[in-house]
Amino acid sequence: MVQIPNPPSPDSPAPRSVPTSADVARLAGVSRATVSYVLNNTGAVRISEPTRRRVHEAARELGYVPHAAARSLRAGHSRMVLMPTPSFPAGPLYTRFLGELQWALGRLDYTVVQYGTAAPHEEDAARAWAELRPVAVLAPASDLGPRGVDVLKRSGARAVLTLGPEPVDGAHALLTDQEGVGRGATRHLYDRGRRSIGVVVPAESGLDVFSAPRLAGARHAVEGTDATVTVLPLAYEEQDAARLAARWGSLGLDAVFAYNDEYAMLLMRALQDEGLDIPGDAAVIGADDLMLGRLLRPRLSTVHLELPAGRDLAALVDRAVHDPGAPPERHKVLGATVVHRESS
Amino acid sequence: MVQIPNPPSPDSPAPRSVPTSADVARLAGVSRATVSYVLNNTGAVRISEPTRRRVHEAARELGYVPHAAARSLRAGHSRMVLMPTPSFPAGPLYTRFLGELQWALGRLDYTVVQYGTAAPHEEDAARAWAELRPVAVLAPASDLGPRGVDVLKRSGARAVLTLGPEPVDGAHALLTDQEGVGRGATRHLYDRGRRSIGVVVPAESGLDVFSAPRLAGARHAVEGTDATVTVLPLAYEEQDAARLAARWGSLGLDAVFAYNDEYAMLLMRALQDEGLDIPGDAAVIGADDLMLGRLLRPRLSTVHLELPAGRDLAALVDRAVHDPGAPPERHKVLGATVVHRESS
DNA sequence: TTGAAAGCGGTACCAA
DNA sequence: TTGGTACCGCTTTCAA
Repeated sequence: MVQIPNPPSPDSPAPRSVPTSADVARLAGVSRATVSYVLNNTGAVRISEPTRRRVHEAARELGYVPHAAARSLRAGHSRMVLMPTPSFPAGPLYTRFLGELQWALGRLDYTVVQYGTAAPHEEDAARAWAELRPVAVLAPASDLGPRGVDVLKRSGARAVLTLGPEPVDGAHALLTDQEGVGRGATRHLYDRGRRSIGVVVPAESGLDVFSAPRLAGARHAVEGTDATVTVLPLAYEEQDAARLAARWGSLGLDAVFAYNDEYAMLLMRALQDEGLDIPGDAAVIGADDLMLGRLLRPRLSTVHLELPAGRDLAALVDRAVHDPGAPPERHKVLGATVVHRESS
Repeated sequence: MVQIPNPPSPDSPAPRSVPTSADVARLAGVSRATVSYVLNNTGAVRISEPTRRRVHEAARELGYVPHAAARSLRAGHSRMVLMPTPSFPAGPLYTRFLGELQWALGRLDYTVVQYGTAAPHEEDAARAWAELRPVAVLAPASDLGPRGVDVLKRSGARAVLTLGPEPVDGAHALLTDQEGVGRGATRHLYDRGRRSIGVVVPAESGLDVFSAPRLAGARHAVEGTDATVTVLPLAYEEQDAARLAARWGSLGLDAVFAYNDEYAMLLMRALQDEGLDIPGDAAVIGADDLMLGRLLRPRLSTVHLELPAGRDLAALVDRAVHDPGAPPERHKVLGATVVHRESS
């Protein structure tokens, strides 16, 4: 069956069908094989210079672009690294990290794809990702159970890496020690003499992945001491912060770990508006070490987070891809350091 | 050539090759066609209940996941909407917008994919995207010239939408009126009696896409008046802000449009540290209407940006896909409103 | 140096 | 109700 080249439409700009390598071959007067050889610069086969030129010329003229799906179907594998689009509002920290990682993976000739449609159920998500047959998957541990890892591996993913506080069976783990953040912050407050410590837990959904372990770390830090930890739910709104500040006196707290710098700014402002002295009446510490903390007065104490360099992580992915049989590795990827400023 | 099913490795867990629909068919004792019918719930074909059960059972047992590339190769089209990963550090505004859009497109059964490897040259980028044969592409106008649009369309993209201040030939345009932001902010300062207006231009690369039109808008706002606009390059560092603040007196300015709220916070802090009164000595206005502006003292004036609802934009994409022949539409997608607070 | 042809994994037409 | 089969676009072996 011959494909109809151009539906006879005298006046409308003929909606050319997408050119294939066969079209290029036809126009150049060679076979499809030759086209493939030329365009992929196959080393093992020598093509004469005039032929090469003709093929390139034809490809350019037709605006030929190879079909990635067909290629990887034939090849039996792709170079796609899949990451789900984060479900939480990514801060500057994570954004920069992601950018670096993508760049580094690009250098290793991987194509990074962020898959952006959240599935309701965890295993469905894994199946949806698996349909794309990525060579590697890097996902939050919270989005991927052991079943999900299995689905991906059975569909040919040579490396599955999870990012989160706990490892997932069968996958390489990048352990983000969020507990350490809460522990460090709280221990710092304790060391500064505080004993009644509030811990902000954002009301916004999606953040519990971070806030839960941070809270757990805080609790852990005061275990066996005379200090107490009080949970302070807080929505990221001025009103809610004002409400919390208004009943501050009745809470009997002398310090607060405010989840991160942004929530810290919100709460600190509300406390100051209530006439409280920071750190006199209440010590405040945030986390993430954002610029804004340095700009506040008093300057905001915080927990600085050291994310792994994109290059290193890209190299890890590459190694994992090359050796799919290797036992899952575990890497700590969150260096947490308390930065003491003026607010605590 | 028969594929070797299981490399003889007596002790290691046999690395099964990826199951295909043929494997499912074999196990269920039916043909590949039947498998396809059952798993896709093809309406036109009735399959007996026992057979359906056997097929589903076999698929489950093998952990079968269909191969998206093979499917879309056969179908001749995909439901993939491709967006390049933004090259600038996406703020909370853009992040939320993106999330909404992805969700809305997901509801329309599109798969959103963020392509995350920047190509050096613009047309190369378009070609790289075109290899994936997305049904629609949504990209910053700065990443996509008319040639790029053409490449995409010739490779079967049914809709190409650009996001930026200027339309791109052949593509639907979502016009982000960044000029309007600068114009609004500057006109506001002018209306408040200011005549020597500084405009911050971030030193960080990648932001010029926004800063250039914002500056142009500022210039436009004072055209034909007795006011002047002075460009103030500023890196997002305390030091650089301090430097700028130190020579503030010599600049003879009485107001500044600080690019956005974050740069405004940085600069305002530096000016205050220099002992200047805001807005007495210098009026300050930011943009983006972030939470932090409301928390500053004095409260930061800003320009509120109204991004289009994800639902509406998703609907627009869907319409464009359904009618690829339609002439390019243009939509203004940035409602800019000055929010007057205390800093100006 | 070039061409013919098989086959990657699905889908859908046609026949049984 | 089910099976056989052609075909989507590309790569690669084998022959010429």
